[in-house]
Amino acid sequence: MLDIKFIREHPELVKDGIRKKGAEDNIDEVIKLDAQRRDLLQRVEVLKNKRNVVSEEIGKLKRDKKDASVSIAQMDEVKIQIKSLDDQIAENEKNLNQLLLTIPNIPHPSVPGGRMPVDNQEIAKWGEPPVIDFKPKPHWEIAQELDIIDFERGVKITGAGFPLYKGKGAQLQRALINFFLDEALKRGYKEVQPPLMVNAESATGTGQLPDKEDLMYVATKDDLYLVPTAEVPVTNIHRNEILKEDQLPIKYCAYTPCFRREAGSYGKDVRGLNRLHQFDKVELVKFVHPGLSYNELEGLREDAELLLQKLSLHYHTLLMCAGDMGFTQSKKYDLEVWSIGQQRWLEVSSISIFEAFQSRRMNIRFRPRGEGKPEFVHTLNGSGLALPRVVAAILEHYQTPEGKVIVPKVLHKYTGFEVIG
RNA sequence: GGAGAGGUGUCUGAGUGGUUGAAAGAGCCGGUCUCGAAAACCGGUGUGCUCUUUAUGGGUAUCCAGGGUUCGAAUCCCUGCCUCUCCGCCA
Repeated sequence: MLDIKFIREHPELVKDGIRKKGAEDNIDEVIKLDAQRRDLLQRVEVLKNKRNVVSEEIGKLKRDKKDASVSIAQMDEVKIQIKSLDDQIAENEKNLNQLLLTIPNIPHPSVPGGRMPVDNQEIAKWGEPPVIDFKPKPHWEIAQELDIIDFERGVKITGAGFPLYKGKGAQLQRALINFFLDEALKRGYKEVQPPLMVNAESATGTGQLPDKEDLMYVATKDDLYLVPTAEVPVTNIHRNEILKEDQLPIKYCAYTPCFRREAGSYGKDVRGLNRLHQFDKVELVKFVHPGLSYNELEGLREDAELLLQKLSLHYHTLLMCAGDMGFTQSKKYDLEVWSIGQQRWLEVSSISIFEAFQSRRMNIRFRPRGEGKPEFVHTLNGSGLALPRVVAAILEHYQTPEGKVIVPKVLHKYTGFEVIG
């Protein structure tokens, strides 16, 4: 969430930022509640001070075996007033907090305006589409012919969007996961294996709750949520902690399955591996010093891009416009890999900075060296990478006229085979 | 699943209704000493909110969380969460 003091002092700036994201702003209501809250606080604190002072006097009287009944009687009214004001404050803070949790992060000045995909800026392009003299097939045809991904049986077992990987398909997945993790380790990330279910507090911390609950699978009996991304459990590792400045930056990588309900799409968008309810991903998460966070964003983008480069896949990098960013982000890059079989770009990584938006929700701070109050860290994360569309791109990019698939060289030591089919 | 014990500051750990924001020790910061370091000694050292004449300022809250009793709660009561020990079950 945003800093209430910042909202109080820069209401127009915040309203403008929210508008750029295409969201509705209720800043006036926030400011009204905030003013009300501070007024109530002042009034109750005067009374509480009186209570403390008089109680101490009563204590002294009792110790001296003197009569304290006058002072005690005097507190009756004060007690009632405190109770009443405390109730009002609790109500006010509940409303204010609910409101603050639904206010999106505002975009960084370097983020382009606009709401539509065409407003995203292509800032880099790497590699070339493969040169082939036959008609490339989409990955779902290749996968079916090679019998490495079984969509039908996935439907039988669970439902649409839950593919069954088989044989070299399963092995390719495992190879990619290991490759991604190893590369992250080389780049200084520490590997973690987080829980795959999280509680409501964690989901609120990263911004999935309160109002994006429909994106997640919920175990209602235990009030737990299946992780939609490792971002949620990994960023929550340091919830309610004060870190030492020397510890920063903290860099984690984690492989997890991801579960997303994502209702609504159809047709070519959800064909094959394009959009799934369960998929694998290696996620990179950073906790950094606020002064360095935008440099760290570029570093994170490079970490992710390097993976596509090593796989020799053609991709481009987009700087996302304000309206195409999520609720929590202040700046975001997307990496899209070229799908030659579908003749379209597929998003395989999303690299974002949240500034203190998440850390304020989660209360993650660091203590500056020497003197100084704790400050909120900045959090970032990026996919490094999401598997299914990378698999799709590999199958299509490396297909041969005979219907086989050449495994990218960098994966050989992980797969143990060089050709599928 | 059954029985018991317990959750105090960065850590260890006192404290069972009235100068307790909280003893003591450790750690950390500053200083003295030293060529320097260690040791020793001296001083300081939580966090949130809020007010103002923004200051080595005032108030308030905070001893797992949420309620309650009381003039007054770390201390008493209730609920929840978590940890530990024993038994049972188990990959």
